[in-house]
Amino acid sequence: MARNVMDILRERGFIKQTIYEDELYKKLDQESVVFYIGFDPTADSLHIGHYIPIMAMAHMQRAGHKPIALIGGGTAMIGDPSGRSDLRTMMTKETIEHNSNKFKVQMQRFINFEGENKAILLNNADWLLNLNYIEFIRDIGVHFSVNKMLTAECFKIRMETGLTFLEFNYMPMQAYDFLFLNRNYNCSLQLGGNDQWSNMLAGVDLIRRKEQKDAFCMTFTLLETSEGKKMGKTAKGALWLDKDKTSPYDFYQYFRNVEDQKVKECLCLLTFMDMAEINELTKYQDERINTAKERLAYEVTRLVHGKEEADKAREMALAAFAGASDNLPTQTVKADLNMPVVDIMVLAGVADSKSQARRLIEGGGVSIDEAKVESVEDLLSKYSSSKEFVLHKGKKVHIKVVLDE
RNA sequence: GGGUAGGUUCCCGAGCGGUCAAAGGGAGCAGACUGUAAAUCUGCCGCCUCCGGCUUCGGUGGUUCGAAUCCACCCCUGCCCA
Repeated sequence: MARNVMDILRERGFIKQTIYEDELYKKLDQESVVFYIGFDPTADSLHIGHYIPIMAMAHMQRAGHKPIALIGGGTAMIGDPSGRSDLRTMMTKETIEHNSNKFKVQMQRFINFEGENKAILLNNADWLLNLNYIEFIRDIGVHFSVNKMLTAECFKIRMETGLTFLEFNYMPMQAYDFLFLNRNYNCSLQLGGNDQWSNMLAGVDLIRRKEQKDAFCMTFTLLETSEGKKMGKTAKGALWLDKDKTSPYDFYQYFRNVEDQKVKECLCLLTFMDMAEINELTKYQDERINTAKERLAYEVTRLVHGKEEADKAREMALAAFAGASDNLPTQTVKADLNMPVVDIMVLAGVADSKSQARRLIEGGGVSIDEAKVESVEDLLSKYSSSKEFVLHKGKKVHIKVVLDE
């Protein structure tokens, strides 16, 4: 085995907290460790928030360790109280199943589900759903001190706003997952986001008590904007890894537009690029940092959507920001030249409603080809006499519109 | 179960019979400045057939010329007591 993964993860800035750090380091040096990360199947696609854990999994796998991606089909029926101020909506079995299948497809780009230390995908519904209540509280429940649980960060916040017994059970359940995986798959390490820390500790504790075996956990940093907000929020909601939910172009643009200060962090966490190369790319503080942004956007898009889509996205970006209109994202719209610009904007998806389109025009943010749209009343024919034209919204949205009458 | 404080537009949070589509902040979008960055300043920020109209303030029914604001019942949440 080459370098210890922990060194790699540390160097790239993944690690936030680790339990028994030195012991874990040694263990990772000596053997192929089975580890797991849990994913809540709350949507039918992974989003950028899952990206870091997945990258970490990939790094781990490359270093010879064995990943288990655990879909929280059972725990999703309860809802994790950590980091939420409200009760999560419960989900049906069918949607959970559907979602986890989608997850697997997306994960395949990063981790291998075949080969020597292949990853496996499990669903905790398979064991949690059959649990017998009395047995569970006798076997597992005894090991949990309510007093201690209440001091956990994830419950503390909820003590203010209200916490149901249902949610209170999330921690023991997740701990039980770890125990189950430890017993059946020899899994001894759990990774995850920092919001999972208390849940993970609970699992480590439980394994030590029930099995008298060592178990470990480690959490990762969260990508945040410089203001401390979770990164990955866009106008349309989360930044999804599914190309039908977030187009590769929008995905590309998101990273093309990250703040200067975050470029390096993103490169380290979200790509496999060599550290030396990253350092070289990010050594400038002025507009030359844009080169790094382009690279970042391209690399990340390529990892998520493949080379072809990444190339396309890059070309579109070039077209949109460097003039040419050939490679622009194109929208075919059922309309004719005599329609008001406002309607075209809605049809082309540039505005959510006519009112919004009107406001954009009033604010001077809309132009067609090179002419600014002056009035809300204007018809398309005033600006274009052809069935193809470029519609600009602000500085960043440029779409080629083709009329289909 | 009893007492008590609440449920307001994407989020936080004012409003407490007309002047309320509803203060303020955040997020978001657009304009200026720039480097497709940040910061800053400005405008917009329920929907429409847009000088007007329509639908919103937990739900349902009332009172009133008129309700987010008053009344009744119901649902949900916090806190205190059991």
